[in-house]
Amino acid sequence: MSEIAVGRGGGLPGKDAPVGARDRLVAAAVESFASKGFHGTSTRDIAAAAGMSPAALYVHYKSKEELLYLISRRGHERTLRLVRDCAAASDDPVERLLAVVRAFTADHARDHTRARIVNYELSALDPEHLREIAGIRRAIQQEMRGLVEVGVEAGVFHTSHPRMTALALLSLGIDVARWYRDEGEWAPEDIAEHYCELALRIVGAPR
Amino acid sequence: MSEIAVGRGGGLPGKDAPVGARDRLVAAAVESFASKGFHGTSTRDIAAAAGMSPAALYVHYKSKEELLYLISRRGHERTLRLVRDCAAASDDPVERLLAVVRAFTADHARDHTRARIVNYELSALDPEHLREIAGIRRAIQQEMRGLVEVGVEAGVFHTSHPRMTALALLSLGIDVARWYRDEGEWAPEDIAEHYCELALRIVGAPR
DNA sequence: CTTGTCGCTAAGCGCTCGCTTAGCGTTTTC
DNA sequence: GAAAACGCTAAGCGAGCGCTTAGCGACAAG
Repeated sequence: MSEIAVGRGGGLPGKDAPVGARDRLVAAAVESFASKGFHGTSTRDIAAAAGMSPAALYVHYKSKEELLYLISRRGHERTLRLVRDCAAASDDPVERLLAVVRAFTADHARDHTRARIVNYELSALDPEHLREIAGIRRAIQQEMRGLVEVGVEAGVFHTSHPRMTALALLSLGIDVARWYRDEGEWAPEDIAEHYCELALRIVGAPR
Repeated sequence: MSEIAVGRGGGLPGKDAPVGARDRLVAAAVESFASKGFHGTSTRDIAAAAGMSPAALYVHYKSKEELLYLISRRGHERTLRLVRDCAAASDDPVERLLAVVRAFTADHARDHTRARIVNYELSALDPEHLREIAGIRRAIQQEMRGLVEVGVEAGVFHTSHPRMTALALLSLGIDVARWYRDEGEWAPEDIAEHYCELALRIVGAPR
């Protein structure tokens, strides 16, 4: 009685505190996969955390792996969109790099739970699903590489190995999801700001 | 007949291509834990890869978790030793940083299999074992932090936030274990050399 | 030659896993 | 208002899990 229907995928009421059963299952899976890993999580764990019986999971999803795949795909698509939007927000190489690094870093801290699944549970995906996700990852890397290369060509960045430098920038942001703790002394925005400074140094932009 | 006894812990003949049963089990566990994760690996997987029956594992180790613990502890101790040795090799802050970053990075590429277990399977450890390992990790971080702080105090490094900068340096090296592929175009030494350049920029050392 | 130890295996125990089936009450459809 | 569809649960299936037990052959000590 207390929960009014919001539609099945229901994201209207804010996307936190999921109300529909489908969303509650995803939220429970995200939490569990992130802290115990895909193989360390049972379907009973997920169903219980969503307040349902073990069989309920299979009313909405066809397997545990499908849940992982959906979480992973949405997470990757979200990151690709974030990187592309930030890169498109300016014409100046420095401004673009800063926008991307700032958003990428803050996102990996704020959403470290989802980011851990995205980056560390790839091997648990079906081969076919992994191939699709690998494509999105390649696109993300390509965006970052383009960002660095354009800056180098414009004479604003200076690095002897643009591809590896771009990889290092992504790497730095991804690893935030591994070490970030909510109880830590740094807010996601603090880390993002410091990482902007590091990014400028890494690409060899004049101060 | 072809295998002569080498002693139980046997490391004399080169430490690659383990000959004793104990070592073969560890080698098989390392390979499997790294590619499928601790929970994705069964004791039967490990025993089969070591060419033995499932029960043989328990002749030498008391549980699957003990294997993980031994691998993780040795890996962490090895890294701490590596960092300390490199840091002690010189008095000049720049030289010390370069030695540590070079060795740390190359090691995480060359030994990415073990490094993946060390950095990504912590949550599968028993709480007591995890506490012990967390202590070693803290010591490693402290070494890196000291390295940066000494450089800043000497006026050779320039960074607004030494602690986060030290964390970023470690982070960069650790994440190499995630993305490094043996088939890739860069050798561990190439990556290490480029990361030395990045490290100097990150700490704000004059070129 | 006997006895004890060591490294190992065949068999299997109890349990949990991912997932299925049968069925129930509520809501929607015509 | 009957029938179909929906969201969910209780029960359970077959398989694989971590780990144990009983015992075997090779070798060493006395």
